Amino acid sequence: MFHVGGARSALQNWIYAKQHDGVFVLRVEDTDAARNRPEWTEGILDALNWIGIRRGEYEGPYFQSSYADQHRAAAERLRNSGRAYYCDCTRDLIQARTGSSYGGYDGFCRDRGLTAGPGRALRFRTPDQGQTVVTDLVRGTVVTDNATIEDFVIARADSTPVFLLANVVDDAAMGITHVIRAEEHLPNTPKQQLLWEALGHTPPIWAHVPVVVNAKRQKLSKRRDKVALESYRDEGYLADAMRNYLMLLGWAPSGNREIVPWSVICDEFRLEEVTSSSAFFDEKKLRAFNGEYIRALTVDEFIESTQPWLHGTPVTPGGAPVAVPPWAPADYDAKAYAAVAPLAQTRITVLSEIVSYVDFLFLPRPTIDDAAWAKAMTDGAADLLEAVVAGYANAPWDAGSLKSALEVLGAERGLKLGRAQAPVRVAVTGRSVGLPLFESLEVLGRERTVARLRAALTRLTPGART
RNA sequence: GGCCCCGUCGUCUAGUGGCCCAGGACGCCGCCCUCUCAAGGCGGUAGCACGGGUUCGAAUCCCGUCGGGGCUACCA
Repeated sequence: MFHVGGARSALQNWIYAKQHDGVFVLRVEDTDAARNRPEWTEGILDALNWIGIRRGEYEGPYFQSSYADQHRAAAERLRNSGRAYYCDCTRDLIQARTGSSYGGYDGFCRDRGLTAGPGRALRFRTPDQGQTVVTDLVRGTVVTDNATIEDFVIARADSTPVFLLANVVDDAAMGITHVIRAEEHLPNTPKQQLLWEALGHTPPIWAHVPVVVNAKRQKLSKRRDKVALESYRDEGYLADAMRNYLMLLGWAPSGNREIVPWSVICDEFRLEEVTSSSAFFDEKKLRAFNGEYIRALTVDEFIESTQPWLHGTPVTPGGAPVAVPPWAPADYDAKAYAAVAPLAQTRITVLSEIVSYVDFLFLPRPTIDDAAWAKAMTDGAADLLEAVVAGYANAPWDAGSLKSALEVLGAERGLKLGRAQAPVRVAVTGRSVGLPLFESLEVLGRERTVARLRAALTRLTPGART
């Protein structure tokens, strides 16, 4: 069983279910949000689909609300058997009785024999003595003294069931055998187990995996932290890199390996081996993984994978489009891109970065970065650029020749190639860093290269000034 | 406040009493390569939270302390 929201636990659940020939049940527990915003659920399913949890390969999404009748019936049964009782205490009344700090319900209505009525909630009568032992696949044995478990509410005054009860009834009704979820639910587990038993069912096998935390070691929060898988997908993370990284949070394959094929993970993953301490989601390491995965692509695959960012189309069919590139669609040149793609492949770590590496090819004129310009266009720049314009006007147009030509021109002025290439690079691409220069020029072509060089010269030596 | 979980380099982890004066990866630093930036190669930095036990021997077992997180709703 999986609670929608955590991609990592979804993956773990899914693999575990596969390994044990079980059915992976996708549960949406956030009933109100799910009911009111179906697109929210859709978005999550899309994201899961992206990382390999295919629609159709699991049961669900399953909503809690679909078993409402059984929730009521279960509450009624508990009440009839004396395992639950009505209570009309308000929070303030309990507080007043128990003292300044709230320490749980005090059992005031336990034996008052109240019947159902307005303002009366149904509470579960927890055992006074003994212990509840939760056996957990990742945590071992967790023992709780029953005396510390308060008589908790299972149905509100309006008779609607509370999450805890609904959850248990649903799981029992669906024949759930394994509950694999995040650690935050661990404190509720003894209560749920008590409910399973009181309802006459055998409790499931529990597994509470650690939460993923932010840099401050707090549980990742939807509104505070970046948790949406879709945003990573749209930035250009590869699904394979993402799922590989996600699986390494709390677990590792054998033998000092980290980047491994998905099949290895599916074979080797053991839920029982998952760490019990929480893990920080390290985007830097994710990026490193992504870079490795990008470099492992064939050039054709790389070209294919970058298309959405080159055209502003969705990464997955039917999804939302990614950011639109700055050039006019008609100016995109597939042949030029193909020529330069292998050079870009080792340089980007998320796919979206491709745009800033190749935009100079498709833009009518480069977007000049002011800082780069200031740094490159030093005193001798104009002189050099003039010589380059002259030299490139009729040099053979291939990277090798262009390089040696600039080498000579630079040497005549006491400049090493490293220095001489800077003004040319900025004039042509607008930036101080980028793809190898001469290959870029070769692809750009003589005409555009010389025109950009001239434009730079004009900007460098404004005619009006003396 | 009460209850529960957790604690190995900055981060993710390997480690289940001797193979560990702790291994790998990311990060960071340096060098090499080099037309910029990357990639690649080589090297380096850095950790068993603390204190007591148990044991011939402890990162590994026990107790305590401290630290972090979670839960504690007639929310889900």
